[in-house]
Amino acid sequence: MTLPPAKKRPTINDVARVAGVSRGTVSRVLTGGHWVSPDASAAVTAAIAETGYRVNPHARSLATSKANSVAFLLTESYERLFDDPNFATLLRGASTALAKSDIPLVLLMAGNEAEQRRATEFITGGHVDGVLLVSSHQGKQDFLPEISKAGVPAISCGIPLGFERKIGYVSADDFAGAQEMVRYLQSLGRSRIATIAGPQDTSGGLTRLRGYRDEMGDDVVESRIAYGDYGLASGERAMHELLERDPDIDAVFVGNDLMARGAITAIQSTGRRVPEDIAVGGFDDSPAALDGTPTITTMRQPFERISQEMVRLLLAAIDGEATAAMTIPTQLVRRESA
Amino acid sequence: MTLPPAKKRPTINDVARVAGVSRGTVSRVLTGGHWVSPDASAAVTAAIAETGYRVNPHARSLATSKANSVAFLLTESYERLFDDPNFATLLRGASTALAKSDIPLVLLMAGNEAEQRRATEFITGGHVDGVLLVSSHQGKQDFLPEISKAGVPAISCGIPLGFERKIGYVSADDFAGAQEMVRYLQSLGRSRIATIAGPQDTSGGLTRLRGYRDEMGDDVVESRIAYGDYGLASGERAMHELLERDPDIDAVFVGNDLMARGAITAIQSTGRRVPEDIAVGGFDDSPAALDGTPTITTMRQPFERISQEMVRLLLAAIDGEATAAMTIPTQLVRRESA
DNA sequence: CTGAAAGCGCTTACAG
DNA sequence: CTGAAAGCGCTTACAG
Repeated sequence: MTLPPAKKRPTINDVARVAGVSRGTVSRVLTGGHWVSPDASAAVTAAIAETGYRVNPHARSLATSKANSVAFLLTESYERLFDDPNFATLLRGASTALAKSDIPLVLLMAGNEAEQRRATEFITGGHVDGVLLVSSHQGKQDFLPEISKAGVPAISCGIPLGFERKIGYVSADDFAGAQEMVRYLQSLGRSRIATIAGPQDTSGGLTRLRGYRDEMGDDVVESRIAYGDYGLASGERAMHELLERDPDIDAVFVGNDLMARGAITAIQSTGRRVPEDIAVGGFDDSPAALDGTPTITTMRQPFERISQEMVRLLLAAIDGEATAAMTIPTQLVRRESA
Repeated sequence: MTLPPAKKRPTINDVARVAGVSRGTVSRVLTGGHWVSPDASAAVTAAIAETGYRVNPHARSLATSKANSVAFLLTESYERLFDDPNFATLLRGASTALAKSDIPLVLLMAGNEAEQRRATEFITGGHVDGVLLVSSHQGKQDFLPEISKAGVPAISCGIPLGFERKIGYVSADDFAGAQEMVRYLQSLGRSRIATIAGPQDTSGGLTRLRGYRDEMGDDVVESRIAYGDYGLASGERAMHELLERDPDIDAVFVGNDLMARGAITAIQSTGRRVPEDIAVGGFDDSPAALDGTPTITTMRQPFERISQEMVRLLLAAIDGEATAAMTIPTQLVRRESA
């Protein structure tokens, strides 16, 4: 009445028997083939093919105490994940880069506190060798101390505020990027340049605003600074605010493209033209910069590159190298809005 | 010169020693606490807290030959993943449902053939206990035979064409949904109802067209059937086609909301009004149905529910229950376009 | 270059 | 209810 006994998966013992060598030798060819004679190696290879042997990942992990996997920890709501194409680009880039080393990506979504606790448990529990940290809001990073304490290698996307020394990171050069955008707007002859800054608990939001202030120098007018949450609607709202406080604004540097798109809507709704009356510069070079009229002049964040470097640094950290930090330049992309 | 020896993680032996019991007893409380006296149980619990013990997942997996994780295999390009909010909803739903059982989701993206091979290796290699299959294009599912043969439990989102009997699935009722939409358009007094069907190598594309044909019965006019790829642009193109072939169309049932949005653009570009001149019915109830003017009347696919049921069925299959299939009704959502 | 052996940290019949 | 023991499938010094 029972099913025929499921044929057991072949183990390293079966391979050894078929190849006529010891288990140790099989293991050696499995783990790189060093210190194995060509003959033995060939016999083992043939035996593996013949038996259809596949290494048991759990046994290997137990013996080596390496998980051979890496987590992608996203501390954002799911809405944001799929709203913000930056996350998508990072996820793809990381997954692709990891695939080259044959390392699977375990996606951990931790939008709320319960999920974060679970994710921390998982990460510090030995399931993965390292973690790619992706989240903008630093306020949400209560788990950083634990991960850092547990000694699990981690690389953050963007500066992990408060943990710059303990956790490696890869960040776009927000400061220089913001400066460059302001200079560009100035080069267009604009002088009353406002800004819509992103959330001030994010390194990007903070640093881009700092870059703006730095470049504006004595021309900074506090009433020309407004804040948003990186969402479309917040950009629209902030722009209205700015225009009420100072109708003479002739340019605005917006902390990301999505808010810039919202800002353009607000500007146009007052009968002003972009870029003739008000030039708009964004940040990211996300699809939002292209979807709509006019297209948005922006500072491109090289997310493919960033994700690759994150993987490279993480793998290095897992191999025992000291954690490193890296800043990657942004690039001005001129389009219609400025 | 070397770091102080990293304190080794406590093992079950340490707990046993501290608790004054045997390893077996510790394991018993770890695995459910059956057949353990209250005293022993309390001692073990205390010892676990004292030592900070955490179970080693690899050792446990080796001993039980269960991975305690599940894969989410997405055979779509990354573009589609983040274009199509349905995937996002599924991913979130599955992740959340799985979290309740404390089972992590391993995200496997396999857009091209190389990635699919890698993913198949991974899945059949024993890394996961089961897999959630998400992809629309059945043409891309060359790995289905392998997974099925390897005996790894799998549940598909949508009918796995050609594997209906071997792989469980959860699907929205595309046939009845399409019928209902056609009936609804008819109830509006429309009689020259065209359709833009999705890809015919997807169960949704196929079945919704079948539902349309069935409900239209003798009123089917082949020139009123066009095809798209579920993308915005394809809907626009297909609608232009339809209008050229038959300018008198007074309604159109579109295979998904994204194409419906494109179709509306096409209709409006010819000077016709939606819904006055042509009523448009979509499918999915995705954000595309809301983003734009007019909002789209559509058949809602309950993706949260679908993902939950997928997880439930998969967990059951992992527990040895026979694979099951499940069809979930869609729901008409009336908005402005029809 | 190769084999024998110990060890990775757990679980699970088996006796008792 | 509990302990001793075998076993899960690999890797890795250690001798040779």
